[in-house]
Amino acid sequence: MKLTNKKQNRKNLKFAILATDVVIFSIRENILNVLLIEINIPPYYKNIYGVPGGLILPEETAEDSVYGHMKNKAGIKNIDIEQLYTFSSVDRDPRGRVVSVAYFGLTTTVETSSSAKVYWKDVKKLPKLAYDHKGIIKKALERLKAKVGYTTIIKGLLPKEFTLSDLQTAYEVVLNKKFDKRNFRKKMLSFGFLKTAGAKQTGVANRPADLYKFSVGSTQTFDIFRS
Amino acid sequence: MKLTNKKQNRKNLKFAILATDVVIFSIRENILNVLLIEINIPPYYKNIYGVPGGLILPEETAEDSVYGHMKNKAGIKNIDIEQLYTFSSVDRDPRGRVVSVAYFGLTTTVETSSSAKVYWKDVKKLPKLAYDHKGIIKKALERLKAKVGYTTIIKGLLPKEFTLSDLQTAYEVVLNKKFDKRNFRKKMLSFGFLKTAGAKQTGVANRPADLYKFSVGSTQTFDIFRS
DNA sequence: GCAAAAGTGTTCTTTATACACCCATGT
DNA sequence: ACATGGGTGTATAAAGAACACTTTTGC
Repeated sequence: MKLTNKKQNRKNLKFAILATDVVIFSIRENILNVLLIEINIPPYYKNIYGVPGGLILPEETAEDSVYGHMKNKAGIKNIDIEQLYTFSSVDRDPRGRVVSVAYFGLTTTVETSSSAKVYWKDVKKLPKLAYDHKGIIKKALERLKAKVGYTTIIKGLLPKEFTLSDLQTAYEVVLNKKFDKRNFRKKMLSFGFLKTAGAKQTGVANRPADLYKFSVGSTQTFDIFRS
Repeated sequence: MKLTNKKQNRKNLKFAILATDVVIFSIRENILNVLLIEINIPPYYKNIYGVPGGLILPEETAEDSVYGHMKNKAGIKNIDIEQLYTFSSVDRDPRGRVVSVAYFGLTTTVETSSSAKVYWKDVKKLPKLAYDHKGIIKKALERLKAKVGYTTIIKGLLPKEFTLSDLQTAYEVVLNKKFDKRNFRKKMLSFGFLKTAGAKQTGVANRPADLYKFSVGSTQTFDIFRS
C-alpha cells in the first residue's frame, strides 16, 4: 500500500476504472438459474448478455455499488451478497483497463422489474457471454457449492417458509446430487437451525407438508454436507 | 460492468488508486507469525508497521503486483498466494481513495533479505498497525483457519520434508488446539497426501523421527478437520 | 542410565448409510 | 378409488475419540 507521496504523480496512478459485477442465483422449476442482462457496448458488444454490474463511483464502496446496480439494472433488492473475487486481467474489457470486484448473491425474487432486458438462464446452458463473465459465473458457482456444505447460505434460495422437500430440492439442485429423504430430514432437523412455522401447505393435491423456517438470521457455519 | 462510452468521461471515472497488500504467515518457534514492514508516509504514518504491499501498475494484474512487492519490499519469493478480499472503504487511506486487493500466503522462509525494516510478529500480539491492516490480517487468519480444515494448504507452512510431529504442531499452532498423537497420525496417513521421504531426522537428542513429504503438488481439498 | 520425543492398537461412542411402507389430501 | 407427495424407524457400517506403554537416540 506504500505509494509515492509526490502529488504530481498521483494522477498517473489513476489508470483503471473500477467496476462491480454480480452473479445472482435463483432456483426456478428445479433448475439453478443465473440472472443475465443485455450488454450493449457498440462496437464491442451487441446481442450479447452478461451478469449485471457497473461502475463504482468515487464516493461508494464496492458493496454500495453492487446494491445500486442490482436495483437499477435488474430490479433486485433486499438480497444478501458476498464478495466473490476481484478480476484484474489487463485486457478483460475491450475499452481499457477495468478492474471488477465481483459479488454473488441468492434470491427467490423471480420478478425482475426493470426496463432493461433481463432474464434467468440455466447455469448449465449458458450462452456466449460478454467480457470474462463466464469465468465469473463459474467461480461463483464453485463458491456456492462449497458454501452450502458448511453454512446455512441455502436460506437465500428459499422463501421465508418452506417444506423439508423444498429444502432438499434446493440442496439437490445446487449440488447436483440426490439425497435420501429420511436421512436428509434427520440431519437437517438435528442441526437446530430450522423451526416449524406452525402451518401446513395448502392447495396441493396430496398430503400437505409441514412448513419450516430458519431460526438463524444470517448465514452460519455448520457441518452440513461433506462430499 | 457497463460503463459510459463517452471518451471524455473516462478520465473522471479513474478516481481511485489500486493497490495490493499481502499477509504472509509463518510458524516460528511454535507460534504463528505474520510479516510486518515499516510504513513511513509523513505526515500520516511514521513509526508504524503494516503488511507489505504497494501499487498496482497499469500493465500488471493484482497478482503480478503482489509478487513484485513481496520480492522487492520483503525479500520473499517463490511462495504461493491466494486472493483474500478487496478492501474498498472510501477512507481507508488518509491520502485519498485507494482500493486494495489483499492476498495471503504461507512460507517457511524466515530470512527476509531486504533493506526495509521487516520483521515477523506473533499474530496474537500485533502492535497498532497502519491503514486497515489489522482487519486485513484478521480476515486472512480466519481464511487460513478455515482452509486448513478442508485443504492441504498447511503444506505452505512446512519444509519439503518434515516429521508427523512437525505436521501436528503446524495444525495445532494454526487452529490453536491440541490433537491426540495416535489419532492424528492415523488420520493424516489415511488421506494419502503424504509419503515417506525415506530418511530419518538426524542430530536430535531422542529417537529420530521418520521424514515425510506431501505427495500432492498444489493445494487439494480433503475433509481434514471438521470443528 | 536417563531424558526426550517417536511410534504403535484397541475399545467405545457417534455419525452416516441403506432401506419400505402407511398417511393425508385433491380430483 | 386413485394419484401424489408427506412422513416415519431400524439395523449395519464407518468414522471419531479416548487412552498408555515401549523404542530409539544423544548426552
